[in-house]
Amino acid sequence: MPKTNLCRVMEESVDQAVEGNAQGRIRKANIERIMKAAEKVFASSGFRGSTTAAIAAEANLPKANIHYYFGTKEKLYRAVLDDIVDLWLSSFKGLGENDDPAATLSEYIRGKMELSQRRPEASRVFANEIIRGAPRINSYLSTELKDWVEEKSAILDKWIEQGRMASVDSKRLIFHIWIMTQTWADFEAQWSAILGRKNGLEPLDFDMATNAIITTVLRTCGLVPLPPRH
Amino acid sequence: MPKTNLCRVMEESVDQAVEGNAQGRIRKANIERIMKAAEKVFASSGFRGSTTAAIAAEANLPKANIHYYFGTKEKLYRAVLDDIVDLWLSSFKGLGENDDPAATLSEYIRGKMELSQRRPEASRVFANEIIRGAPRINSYLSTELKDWVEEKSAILDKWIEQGRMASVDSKRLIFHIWIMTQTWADFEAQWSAILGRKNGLEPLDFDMATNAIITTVLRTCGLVPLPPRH
DNA sequence: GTCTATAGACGGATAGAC
DNA sequence: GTCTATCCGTCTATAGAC
Repeated sequence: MPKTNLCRVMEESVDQAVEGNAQGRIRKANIERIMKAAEKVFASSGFRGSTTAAIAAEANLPKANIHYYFGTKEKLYRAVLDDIVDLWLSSFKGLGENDDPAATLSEYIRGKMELSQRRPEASRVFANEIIRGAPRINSYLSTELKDWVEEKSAILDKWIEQGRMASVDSKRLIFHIWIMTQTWADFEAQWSAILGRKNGLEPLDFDMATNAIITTVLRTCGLVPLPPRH
Repeated sequence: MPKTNLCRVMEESVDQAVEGNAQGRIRKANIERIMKAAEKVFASSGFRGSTTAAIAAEANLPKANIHYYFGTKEKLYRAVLDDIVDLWLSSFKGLGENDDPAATLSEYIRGKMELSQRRPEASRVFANEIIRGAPRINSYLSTELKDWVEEKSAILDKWIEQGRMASVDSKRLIFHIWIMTQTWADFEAQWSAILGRKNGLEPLDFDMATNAIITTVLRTCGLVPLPPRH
């Protein structure tokens, strides 16, 4: 299991929180509550627009506790970002060289869509950071994520060379899969307004989107027969 | 020509600024400078993260002038948003019923990509507003934009019915075109980090992206022959 | 119409009681 | 470990001189 940020925060104060202690349990529970609340508030207001008071209210804790556990708002934000990076990296398992292209791509898309549906706030915090120019996660983007893309696009290129799928721009294909899936979390407000959903997107919307994305990707890769015309 | 927001701001103070006057010209030039600066600052810092001082500095004007021309930061922000909405709507001309599907879709994609390349800040201001839940533009999304999508997806459906293109989920196809093109403005920081571009995306990156998007859309619509395998 | 100087509100952070 | 009260910097907005 990857070392999550929660673990890191816990470790920093290991002297105060021995596993199993009443204090340790309270500490852990409060840190989790604060980070969950912070993710929600940061997603809807951005870093600068979020106030520690709003996060405290969302977590049902007094404002001073935020500073007691995390020191500064900046440190809390970085803790939330780190957790999201861990979540992202854990979703990157798929795409092995010997897998079946169509099944692997479909499964990868399904996994990304489930993440958009289950953790939309995490996606929005991340998206916001990137729009701002990714000041705090640039090193992650240009190392781990860059390496992952190069590794996986090489696999796609190999599949193409072996005639197992049609010729495509493999990196751009990966980028397209990411944004088509993440947009259902990031831009939910836009899609639900256009689709006329008064109470946000429904599970059916995610199913239809998943199918549309899989269709687009498989047709792009020539992994399904040319669709019939009327 | 559509009534731009700049026009609206001008009209509000028509008593002070008769066309042709020295005052009128200064006023117009200053409003344009402020709005251009504001778009840049809002794009990189969000509404809350942007200060009127930063906008004034970017526009090379004293801070008080911002308030003199726009009253409040909120009003300036709405003026910038309105201008972007005008820009978006003007990019929505294409897609007529009697056009050629492949040519029309390609041209539409090219136009959207040019907009991403030419006005990335505008795109980012808009994206930021949507991530926040689109509080200020919800009415625009659920009326004009919704109507546009319904009109254009009906045309796509007609093309499908007439056997001029393969069966696709027409609304999702439009959404996919939007995000695949806009992401090159909104998430530029991510893509340039992954592609290893130290100084941001290059014109070639936009060309490659344009080609990849056109390929994806045309293959999805069955408008190009199934690509050859090795 | 322009700009300096400042009022006034807000929010991050902390001291210190419990 | 918890929470109230408060400090102090920052930012929006405006008054008033030019």
